[in-house]
Amino acid sequence: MDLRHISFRLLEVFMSVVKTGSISETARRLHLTQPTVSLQIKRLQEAVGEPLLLMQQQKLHVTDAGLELFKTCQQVFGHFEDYQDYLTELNGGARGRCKIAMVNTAQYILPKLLGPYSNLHPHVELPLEIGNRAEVLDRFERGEDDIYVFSHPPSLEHAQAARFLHNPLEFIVPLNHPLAHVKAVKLTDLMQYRFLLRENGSATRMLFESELQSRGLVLSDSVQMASNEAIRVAVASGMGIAVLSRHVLATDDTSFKILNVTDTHLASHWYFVMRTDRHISHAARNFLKFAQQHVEQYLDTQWVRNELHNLDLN
Amino acid sequence: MDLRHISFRLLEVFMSVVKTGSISETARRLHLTQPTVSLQIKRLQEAVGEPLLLMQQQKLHVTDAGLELFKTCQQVFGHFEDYQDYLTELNGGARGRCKIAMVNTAQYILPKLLGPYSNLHPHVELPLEIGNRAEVLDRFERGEDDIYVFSHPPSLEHAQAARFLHNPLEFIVPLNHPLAHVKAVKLTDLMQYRFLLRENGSATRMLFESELQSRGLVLSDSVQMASNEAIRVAVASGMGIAVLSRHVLATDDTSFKILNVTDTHLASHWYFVMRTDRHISHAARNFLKFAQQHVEQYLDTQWVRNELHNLDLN
DNA sequence: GTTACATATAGGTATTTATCTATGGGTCGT
DNA sequence: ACGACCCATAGATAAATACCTATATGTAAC
Repeated sequence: MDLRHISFRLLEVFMSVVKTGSISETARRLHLTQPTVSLQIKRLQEAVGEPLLLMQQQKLHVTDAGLELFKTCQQVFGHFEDYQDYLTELNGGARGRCKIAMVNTAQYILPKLLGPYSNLHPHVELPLEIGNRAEVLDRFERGEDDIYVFSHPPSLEHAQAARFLHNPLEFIVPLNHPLAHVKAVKLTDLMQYRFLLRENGSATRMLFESELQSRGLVLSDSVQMASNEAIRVAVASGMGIAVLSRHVLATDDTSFKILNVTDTHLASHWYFVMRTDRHISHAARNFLKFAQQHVEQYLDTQWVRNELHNLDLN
Repeated sequence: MDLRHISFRLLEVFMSVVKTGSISETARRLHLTQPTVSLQIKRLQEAVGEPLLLMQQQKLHVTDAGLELFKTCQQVFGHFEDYQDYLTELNGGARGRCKIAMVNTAQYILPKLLGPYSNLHPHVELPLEIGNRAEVLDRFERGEDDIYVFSHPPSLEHAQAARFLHNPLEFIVPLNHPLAHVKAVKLTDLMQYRFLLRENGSATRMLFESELQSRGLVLSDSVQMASNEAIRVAVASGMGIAVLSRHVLATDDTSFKILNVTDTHLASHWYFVMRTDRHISHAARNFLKFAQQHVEQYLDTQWVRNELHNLDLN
């Protein structure tokens, strides 16, 4: 038996012949001519090396081998139908995987979208990678994930990006800090204090430092800390002051004070980024469509900047 | 997903690529060139409408859809392997059906071959048809069976036949018959008695009547009876005398007497007949091969005339 | 920077396939 | 005996397939 050159079409035709018990009838149903079907069957028989259908007393008679092949085909098509179903679910976004890599700060906001999405599509795997900007950039370069979340998207040559959320930065000080109760301060007023900063390359730090540089300011003292959490706690306990994304700060957190810096409004935006030169899973596209429709619903409307319609999700 | 034009070869290639994780390696193993494999995969992906393999960081990475397809293929090939096994058994004669139609008298001898054969191949179905000559001839004309057993084979235009057993006819009389103890009789001596005959068309009767005709003899009285059994019993009970195949008469049956007719030796042969213009099942060919090798073993050697080697069983 | 591999693409060709139309031959019912 | 059907075969053709060689491109290792 040599199946190499047997196509599924051929098996379909064969099955139809077995079912209808007639070559002509099959030809009619499949919009073929009778000789075509006749020939197909012949080819199949040659491939199998065994008679499958015989003419006996003017009636088409299915051989034992033919019947067995028919059963086999039924099984096989069953499996492919299952696979088809699987693909449908995959395409419907109901199944599959959506790998997202995000920078540290994003972990405070993205779950608000991921939670509802995951409830809607419980069969979609959502492996999340969280790292600092450099790490996520690395993953982006290698195309390890479907979606990346940056506040400063990288070169857009092989990628498309769209923002969805405003990311205002706030200056926070300990409750007992000299400036804690000052109604309005200026950026220069802060330079004398020790700043707690994220590592180099962090988007927040980059934004802050570029602001300082453009205004010719220099920090008198700074300490580098590994995470936003660590910084927040350190500020609360009086170790220094810091610039942090608004989203990192719970609105009801009273362990520190947010300054009103009148001459400085640092802010960036959160972007969803996807590579255009890589395959993006259906689940991922589906998640972005979901986000496009629901950011306003699940994220603080005050900060939403929904430009996700700019993404080409097809 | 459009599988119509997907051949099994393509799936084989795909599976190999998934297994080896390399297009080049697959090419080497399947004695193809790398571009060929590359192209095949591309075609498959187009057919499925879904990426199956991706290049990620210089490594081939199997998509979820690809993995699922791989599993599907494994199942499918499994089914076809099962089918292959089935065919092998079928071809080996270990499975299948061997339909035999035989004339009445043959039922006394054929079981001696069928029994051992059936023990050897318990999965072979052996539907037997037993009828008078006319009925079996009818089945032969329509090609309803794989093998026919005749003592006078029909026209050989679309058939081949070979004899395997001598079929001597004997004259039997009741124990109390005037001739029962006569050492040697002649055919003419019998004409005055009532003959019990099978129906017209029976091979035994045909043979007997043609002998009578060629010698210008006529029966004075005859009664037609439906079966050899009936005739045998009727003779035993004194209803008349008869000509019967030697094989119908058990050697130890003392309820009648076999005459020694010195001037007449009626005999025919049993033939296996098969049509050459019809498909003959492997099981049937296999049975004939078996018969060819074992008639001497299972049938009374005294009567065996094994010419089955004349059959073309391929 | 060169070598060694990996994959992808372009271009070419012989073979196979999927079809068709036309035709021949058998069976059945009227 | 004549359509009406059925299947088989022959002959033709456009399309698809299965391959190849040559070449480009991108990493990894030396």
